[in-house]
Amino acid sequence: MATLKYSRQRASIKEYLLNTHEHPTADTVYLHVKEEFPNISLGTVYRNLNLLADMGEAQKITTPVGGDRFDGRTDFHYHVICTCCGNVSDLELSSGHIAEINQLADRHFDGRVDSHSMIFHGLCPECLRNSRKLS
Amino acid sequence: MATLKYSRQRASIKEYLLNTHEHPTADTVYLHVKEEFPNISLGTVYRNLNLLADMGEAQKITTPVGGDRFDGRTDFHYHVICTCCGNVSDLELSSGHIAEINQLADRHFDGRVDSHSMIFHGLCPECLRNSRKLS
DNA sequence: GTCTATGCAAAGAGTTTGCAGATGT
DNA sequence: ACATCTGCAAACTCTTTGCATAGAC
Repeated sequence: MATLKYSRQRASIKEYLLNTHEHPTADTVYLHVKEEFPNISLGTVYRNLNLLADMGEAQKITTPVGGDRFDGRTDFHYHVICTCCGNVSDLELSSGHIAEINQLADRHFDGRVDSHSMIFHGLCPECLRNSRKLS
Repeated sequence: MATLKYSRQRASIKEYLLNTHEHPTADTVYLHVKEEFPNISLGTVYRNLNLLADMGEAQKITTPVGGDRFDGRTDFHYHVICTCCGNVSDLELSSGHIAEINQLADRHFDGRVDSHSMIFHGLCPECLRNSRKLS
C-alpha cells in the first residue's frame, strides 16, 4: 500500500479549503492555488482533492448543476444552494435530527437505509435580504 | 414560444419510463428505445428526456456517481442507491414528513429553505437478504 | 407550407490517467 | 536510492448543440 508523502501543493490546497467558506469547485481551487504555484496543473488539483476526500480530510459535494464542490469541514453538515446567486452555504442540524431522518426512511423501506446525502435549495441570507427590499 | 409536436420517439421514451422501475440512465433508455427505433440517436434521447423533465412528466435524478437517472413517476418521492449492487429503489415518505424536513432546515438557517433533494444510501431488499444469508 | 423533431457528428464541460521528470523521506 | 508527486497532455465520460433533412399539423 502506498505511503502518503508530503507535498507543498497538497498542503496549500488543504489550507485553502480550511480558510474559505466558498465551497469552491476544483477549478476555483486551481485558480487560487495557481497564485502560489503558477505551474500547478488542474490534474494535480483533482488528484489531491480526491486524496483529501478519500482520507476524510475534505468533503466532496455533488451538486445537480456545474461541477462538484469541495469543503474543508469534515464534520457532517448540510448545504444550501441559493437559487438566486448559486452560492453554497453551510447548514447545521443536530446529529439527533440526522439520525432521525435515516430511521424515518429505514422504517418506510423494505431494504436497509444507512445514510443520506441531502442538499437544500433556497435563498442565502444576502439574497433573502435583497428580495425583501424589492417587495 | 415553441409548440410541442408529437413524436413517436418521445412517446416511446415516455412509455418506457412509465413501465420500468429501473430508474435508467440516458444510455439505458437509448439502448431500450433503439430496439423499436434502430436509428434513434443518443442526442434525441437526451433532448426528449430533458423535455419530459422540464414539462414535469419525468424526473431527473442526480446521483453522486455515474450519469443522471430518469424516473417516469412525477410525484415527489425519494430514492435509495444500493451500496452493494448500485440499483436505485423508490422510497415514499408522507408529504408531512417532507415538509417537516424543510421546516426543520429553515429554522436552522439564516436564509430561507424552500426544498431539498435527498438520496439515501443503503441496501436494496435483495442485497439485504443476501447479506443475511452470509452471516 | 410551415415549424418542430430527428439523426448525425462535432463540440463542450468536467474529470481522470499515462508518462517522464522533479521532489520528499 | 526509492517511492511518491508533479506538470503536461491526451483520453474519457456524460451531455449538449449546429445543421440538413424528415415528419407533424
